[in-house]
Amino acid sequence: MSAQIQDRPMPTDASMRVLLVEDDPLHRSYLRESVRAALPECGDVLEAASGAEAETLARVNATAHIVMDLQMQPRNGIEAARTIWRERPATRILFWSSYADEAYVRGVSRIVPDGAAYGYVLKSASDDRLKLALRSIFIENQCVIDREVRSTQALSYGHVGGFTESEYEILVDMALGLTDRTISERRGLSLRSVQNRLQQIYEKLDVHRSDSEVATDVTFNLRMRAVNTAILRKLLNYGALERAEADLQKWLAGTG
Amino acid sequence: MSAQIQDRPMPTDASMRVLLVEDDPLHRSYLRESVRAALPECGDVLEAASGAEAETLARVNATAHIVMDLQMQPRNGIEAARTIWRERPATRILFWSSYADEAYVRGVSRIVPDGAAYGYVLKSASDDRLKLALRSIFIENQCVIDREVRSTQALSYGHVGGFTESEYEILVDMALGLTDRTISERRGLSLRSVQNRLQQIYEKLDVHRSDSEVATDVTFNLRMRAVNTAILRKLLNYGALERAEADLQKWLAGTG
DNA sequence: CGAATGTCTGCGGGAACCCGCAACAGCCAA
DNA sequence: TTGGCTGTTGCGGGTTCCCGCAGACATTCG
Repeated sequence: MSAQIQDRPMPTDASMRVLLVEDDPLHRSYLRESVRAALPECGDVLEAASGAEAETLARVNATAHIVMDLQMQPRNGIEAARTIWRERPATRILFWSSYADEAYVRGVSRIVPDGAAYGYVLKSASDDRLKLALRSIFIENQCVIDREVRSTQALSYGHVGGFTESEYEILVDMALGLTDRTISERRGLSLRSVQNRLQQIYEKLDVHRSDSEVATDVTFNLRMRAVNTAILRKLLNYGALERAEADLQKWLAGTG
Repeated sequence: MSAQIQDRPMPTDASMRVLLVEDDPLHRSYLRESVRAALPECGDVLEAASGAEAETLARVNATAHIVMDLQMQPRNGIEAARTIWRERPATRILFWSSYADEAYVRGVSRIVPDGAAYGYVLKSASDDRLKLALRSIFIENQCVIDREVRSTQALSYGHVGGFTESEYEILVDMALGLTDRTISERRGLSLRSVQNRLQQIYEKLDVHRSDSEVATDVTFNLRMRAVNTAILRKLLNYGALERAEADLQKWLAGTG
């Protein structure tokens, strides 16, 4: 991390450009108004309606300030942010999403480069909070994470019911439909280690062979039951599975 | 079906009330404007921000005209519509959703009562199309299904890659984490029949033991892989799993 | 009527999975 | 140094799953 952090506002030349990435026209126009109001020093406001658009727009305009929705198609916000950050790690990105699913939070914190300023604000937040976050990130270069998001983050990394990074990795592999052995090959572990990890996952998800609440000995397929409850607890969601599937395909291609 | 359909507009008394159910304030106010513009004969516009609210509001006001979002919490649009239709089957409901997932379409068409007028319009549709749908359903008592939605519907029930109702049932049970035997008990089939159904499901989802595209003999857990691709193809989504889980808990309680 | 087709069912084997037991390595604290 | 604690690996068995095979039954068609 570089030693000195600029605590003076950036030069307020009118050349500061903000890129809005949001597929819903209603939300986009609302966002546009908020940005105009919160950042009067901002000269130009660009807009994109998908992650794919965002990548090219950010590239040709060299935008350093981005507000990004997460659920989009084609290419969701996390994928777009990953490629943008790969090209220019100093870009400041404010993620603006309807949901605080752990899958999203985990996906974001996995791709943010060291020392980069970013934020995560819910769409249900108040006008003021959004504007405050815009100024904090784009002007003060500070990270802003919504309270609700923080709480799911804490619940995740605090070892209460939380998952290790490697446990989460294996949970995802399992959800992709890989066998124990394939997981072991992919992650460089022995078969038994993978199965131990699965055991821990089952325990943390409170998944048991038979339903404890009822007297009937209804048995579950633990593998599937674990993934099911992970989805219901929003540990996994569509976006996460989509990204993981893409990674899997890449790995498969490289293993030929 | 009754013989004569009223092709004159309904009596334009100002007592016609419309209930809007939508959790996003932006979308709700947009919807309010559209309803006011499209239905000037409408006297009162009620609003609810969740399925739970919608149920009580519809009950106490005896609303016969509803516009309903699908993704809400607590109680999503499908659950709310089910209880509302159970109490007053003549209610006209226009579903207004961002997505045309097969899971949603299937969930809606499963609960609509015989002869009830309903609609399914995407939020990405134009202003005019939404207004046209509002008039068609609430005034003309006609069903209006968005083109895109229809296409997924056709793809579903046409036996190309489509699933039988019973196959879909078993796919859901599998996704819930039930074992073959438990599924057989729940659905009143033999163990082997369930396994045959699973076989058909694997085939229709194009799931095979080893990845055919690459030379490596990467093996999959077919069960999980099938559910994974079903999710990626939007045959299953969070809402569907949530509803199915509730039904499962009910069944478990009744089997004690 | 006989044959063909489709669906439901039981049987059996091979593979994968669940999981207790035990051994070993690394790390930290007493 | 010693004693936990955690993470990794092998072994072995009981269970579940995947799936080919074949028989029972109903429906349809020549």
